[in-house]
Amino acid sequence: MSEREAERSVSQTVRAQLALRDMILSGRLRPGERISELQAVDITGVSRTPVRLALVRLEDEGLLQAIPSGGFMVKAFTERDILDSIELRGTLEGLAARFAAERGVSARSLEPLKECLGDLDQLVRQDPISVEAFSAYVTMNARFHALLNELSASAPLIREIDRVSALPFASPSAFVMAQSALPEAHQILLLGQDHHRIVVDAIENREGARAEAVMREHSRLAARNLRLAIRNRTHLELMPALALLKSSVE
Amino acid sequence: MSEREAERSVSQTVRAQLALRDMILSGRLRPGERISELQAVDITGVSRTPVRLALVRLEDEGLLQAIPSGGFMVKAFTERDILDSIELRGTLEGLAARFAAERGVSARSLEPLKECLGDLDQLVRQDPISVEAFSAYVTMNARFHALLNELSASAPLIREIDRVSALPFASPSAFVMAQSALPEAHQILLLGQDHHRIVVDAIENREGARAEAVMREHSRLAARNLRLAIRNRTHLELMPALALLKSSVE
DNA sequence: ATCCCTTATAGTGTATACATACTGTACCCT
DNA sequence: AGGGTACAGTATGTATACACTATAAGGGAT
Repeated sequence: MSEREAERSVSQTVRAQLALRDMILSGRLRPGERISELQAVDITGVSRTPVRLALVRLEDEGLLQAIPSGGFMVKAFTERDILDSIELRGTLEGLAARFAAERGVSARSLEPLKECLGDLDQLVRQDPISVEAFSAYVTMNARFHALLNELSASAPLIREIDRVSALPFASPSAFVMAQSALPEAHQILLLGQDHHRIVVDAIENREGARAEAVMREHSRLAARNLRLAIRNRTHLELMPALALLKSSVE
Repeated sequence: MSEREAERSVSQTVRAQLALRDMILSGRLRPGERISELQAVDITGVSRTPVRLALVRLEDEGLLQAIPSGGFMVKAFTERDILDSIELRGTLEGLAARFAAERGVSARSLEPLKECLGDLDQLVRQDPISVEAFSAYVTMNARFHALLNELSASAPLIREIDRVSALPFASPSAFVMAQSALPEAHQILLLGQDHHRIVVDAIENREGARAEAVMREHSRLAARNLRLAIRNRTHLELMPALALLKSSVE
């Protein structure tokens, strides 16, 4: 399929949403800045109707904020907001792990998770870890978390986790790439992988409290990465999400 | 202000949203049923543009589900979904209470909460409790929970709590009115009020774990109410939210 | 000089017409 | 008789014109 056809296959609304999200995350639209519908029309090239839907969706996503008198502005986040969002995700993933453990999961449904765990093991075993391996880790890590959440078998919970993780700085892999530039990188990856192993073990043995606790702690690794990366300041380009910070650290 | 003027003061979008929500919660639109935009236009009397926005908002709210090929249908919930949503709210409110306790709150900001606690005390002290008092309890209870959540001083967390609580069966007061018809009513209300007292105490003494645990347990009261009310089956009209149940219990 | 009022402008809210995609049915061909 | 295709009807997707509201700037009066 040609690129042109591929572009045609998605709706104008989705296209506008992608374009605007890109503008926001890349920092070309600054936090606090108002986005008028006409401006968004200019940016995206589609008409006001789909632009409006895209803006509503982005508000829902948490990237935009409604202005009381109408219209939208780019949402600004404090560092505290980001840390809280990470803690929030950890809490929800902890609940998912506890549900899985307490309610029990079949050996069969645990298989894909264990397989994923093995793949991650292969990746973190390298020393030093190549940039490609980091990239592969991000993908596989996202898969691991998705599988884990599904084990909760709770549609309302999964819905909320997906929602929180949609924030660019709250997803499980948000700051993994930033790690790749840090000296502590390998050690942190090994710690994270140990958490993964523990949570699978806990679920298998129906240890709800343990499963919940380790997932909460797991999210703290992301918080730690964030702080390290900000302090080092060297590889901010690996964390586009920080464009949303209220008083930019750059 | 006349009713006509009041109606004019809200946008067509909001009006459509209210009308459709009412239709869904009252059961006139059944779970799984598709809502076409034209049908929604007939129901609400506004044109397709605001109807569409209202449908998107209701999807976001969780009452509707997008159909892959386009359009929306009324979402159906299982009893498990409802119980999970209640647990979810409890977990989030627990996190809010822990944040408040760990980070500390000023005596001044705790005042409104204590005042609210006192008002609730007055209400539950009556025996038997009048229906009016039950109704007042619902209002005051909602206020207490809102104040508590604000003490977390975490915008991302409050946002999620509000979102989850917007589900008609997950809010802190969802099944309080149903209680009013139960013999166990007064006892359950007293238990709930004790939870309220404990969480304030825990926050004051910066006992994060205790504050979190009691809010989690607190949400279980709602789950208990739900089960009791369903078993008794006598006052289902007090719980309009149950219109969303997949295989209706009626 | 300052404050208020008027006016112009830009932006959102709404309605509607047109385009396109999907679905179900009926008819025809095999 | 069964299956496939074509067509009609209905749905959503999109563009645009018009209406109304908020806001800011400029001019006049005090």
